[in-house]
Amino acid sequence: MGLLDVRRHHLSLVLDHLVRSGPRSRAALAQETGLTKATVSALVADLLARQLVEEREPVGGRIGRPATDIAVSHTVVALGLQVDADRVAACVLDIAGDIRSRHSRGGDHRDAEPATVLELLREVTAEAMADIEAADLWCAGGALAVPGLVDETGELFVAANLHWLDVDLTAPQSRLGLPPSFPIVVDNEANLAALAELRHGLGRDLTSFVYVSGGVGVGAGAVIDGRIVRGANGFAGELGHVVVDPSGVRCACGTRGCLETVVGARRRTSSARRADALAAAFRNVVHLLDPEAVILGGSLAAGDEEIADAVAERLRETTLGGRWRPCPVLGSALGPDAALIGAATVAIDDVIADPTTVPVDPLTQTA
Amino acid sequence: MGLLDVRRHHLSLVLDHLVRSGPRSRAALAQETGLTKATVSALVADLLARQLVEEREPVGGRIGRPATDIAVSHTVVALGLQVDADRVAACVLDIAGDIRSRHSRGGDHRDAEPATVLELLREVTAEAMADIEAADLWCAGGALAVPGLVDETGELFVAANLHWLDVDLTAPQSRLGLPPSFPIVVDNEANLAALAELRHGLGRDLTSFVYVSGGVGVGAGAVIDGRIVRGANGFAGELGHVVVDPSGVRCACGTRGCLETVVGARRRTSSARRADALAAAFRNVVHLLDPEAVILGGSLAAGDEEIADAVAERLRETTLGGRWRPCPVLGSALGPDAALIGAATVAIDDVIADPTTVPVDPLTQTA
DNA sequence: TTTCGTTCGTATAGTCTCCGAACGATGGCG
DNA sequence: CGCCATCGTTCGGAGACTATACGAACGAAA
Repeated sequence: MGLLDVRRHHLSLVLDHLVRSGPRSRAALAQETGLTKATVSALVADLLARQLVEEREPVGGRIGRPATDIAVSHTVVALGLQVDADRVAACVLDIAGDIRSRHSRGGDHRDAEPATVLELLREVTAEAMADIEAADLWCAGGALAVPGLVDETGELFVAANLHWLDVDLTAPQSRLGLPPSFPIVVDNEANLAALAELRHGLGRDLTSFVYVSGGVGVGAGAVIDGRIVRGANGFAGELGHVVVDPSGVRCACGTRGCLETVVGARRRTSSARRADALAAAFRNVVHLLDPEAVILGGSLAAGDEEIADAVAERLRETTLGGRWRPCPVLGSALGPDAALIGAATVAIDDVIADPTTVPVDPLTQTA
Repeated sequence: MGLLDVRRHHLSLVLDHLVRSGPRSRAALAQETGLTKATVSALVADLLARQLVEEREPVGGRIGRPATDIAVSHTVVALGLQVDADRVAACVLDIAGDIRSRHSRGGDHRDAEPATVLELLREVTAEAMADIEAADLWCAGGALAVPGLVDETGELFVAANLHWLDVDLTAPQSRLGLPPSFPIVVDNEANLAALAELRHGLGRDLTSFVYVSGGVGVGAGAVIDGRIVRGANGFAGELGHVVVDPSGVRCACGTRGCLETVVGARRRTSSARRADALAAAFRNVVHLLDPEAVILGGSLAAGDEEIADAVAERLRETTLGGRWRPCPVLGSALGPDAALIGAATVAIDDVIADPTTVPVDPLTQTA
């Protein structure tokens, strides 16, 4: 076992390139990754054996021998789960980025017992897993998105809008009817939505941005150098509690004038005030991190285009570097399922980072 | 040439381990890096040939054959340069982290012509380079710390406390009397101070923290996963312009109530107000990034211990996660030369990241 | 003072993976 | 129908690491 497993790294490189750039011939992969055709052939053979990719029919048209494109297959999937104030949901996402199935239950979970909500989650999970079974897919694992502060073990400290405090979500497999070996992580929904934005949204072309999702609360996820910032305790991204007005109204968190008190979905505030508050909060973010862009998601994306433009203009005027390199403010194209998709993406990312975790199908394996 | 150069990576791994953990035998290195004794021997031989490390005398005492420790040598160095409102300075730092020489010129550079200040910098640079020559050291390159907004090419947009605007610092070699091939980068002084803190200060034990340096202005550098956050344009870390009091006094940057207007070194404010302002700013930082610690540097470190404690207490009370995982506030042990040391560290880091950039000494080279 | 046991560092053979070059495969084009 | 551009495979060789064995050096104990 090598300390630095070259093969593993190159398998990941090729698979990642296919996921990002679409179907490609071995020759094209060789040129684009810098590897040799011979090496790429060997790597592709390995990925084929694991059913991570599949061969397309050779397509001619150009001069020379027709190329046979290699495409990411749809047989390896991951499970995305979400608990929110008004619903629970589960989805099945494949490596290619397609949603294979989706189940949800609406409801008002504020003040509901965690056990009750988790029972609903168990139901949608079972439905999703049944779909996976029926279609004979291989599931790499999953993640659960929660609207609150969780550490990496799954200890949920507080979810203000669910009114939950100190809920133990560590090792949730049994309560979700999943096998104990099923890999599952728990993370903040804003972080996961940012991950979805990074892989499937506007973030595909960016290496550092801040995603801000509006809902009942306001959450954010920062992506720096293509990596989600989770923080020392997993608490990063609580942009909703950045103070924009020290003399403002009291927030559920205890202090006054949090961003969330102005732009939370249930607050009735004018478009102008929302833009002011967002600009004040982002001003701090831009000064601290200098991201390539700020991306508005959730209810903030659905709002008028004007808000994004107004915020961008304010940022250009009031940030130190805005005069030379203004920070663009973009609206996310991902819908309300961003966090759900992001949750599944966690496990998909694990597969792409180490394709050898997917077993080699004995039937497909070349002698 | 491999796409993934294993040898290069392992050379870096061993050298980095030696730099971080101090002198060690080959056997200890093997155990701690996970490599084999044989491999470590080969790697150490390579590092010896490049004069990056040196053998110590075998020391017994314990049972068994005495180990010969390998120590980072002092013959490979880098140049650190700094322009500030009240001085220019140059230092020579070796890989082991020792300052080999240091030269500076005091003065008041506000409103001084950039050319005049650069001439002073040329002088101290020449003195430092002469020291390198005299001691027969090998210099890997250098960096220049400036108190303002610069992009990665060296274009300085604004340095508020120098009253500089749009100064071209790209390719500064000729103006500093350095050979054109001498690798030199220009970066913000707070980012570089944070780098110094990461390598030589409290940050050695941390992977993510925010360093805040007080001076005439207030600058910050964020370290996430052991990497400095420079931002899309190199503008990250302008914590001095986070608003802590929307109705406060007007700042040099144009807006009101920036942190800098309260805690800048030339402002006369009470310890209590400073702590309040810092806590308000850090509150946003902690909510956004959830760092392992906040480190106070520059004039903020020299101030009373009380400030750090007061700020930490405020953060514990007013951050969402403070109740479960309070963010510590620490005082930096690095003195006013933090940015200068950080500048040299840039080039040192390059050497550690790829030790093959240092030529093999033909005399030392084993046949 | 001799012998044993322990630890350090080196030498050698084997394995993994990549690269380079040559070669067969395939199909457009004249 | 032959030419040729391009695709993908095969095969030998090189680089780097691992495992194992071995010599070197020294403390401890008889």
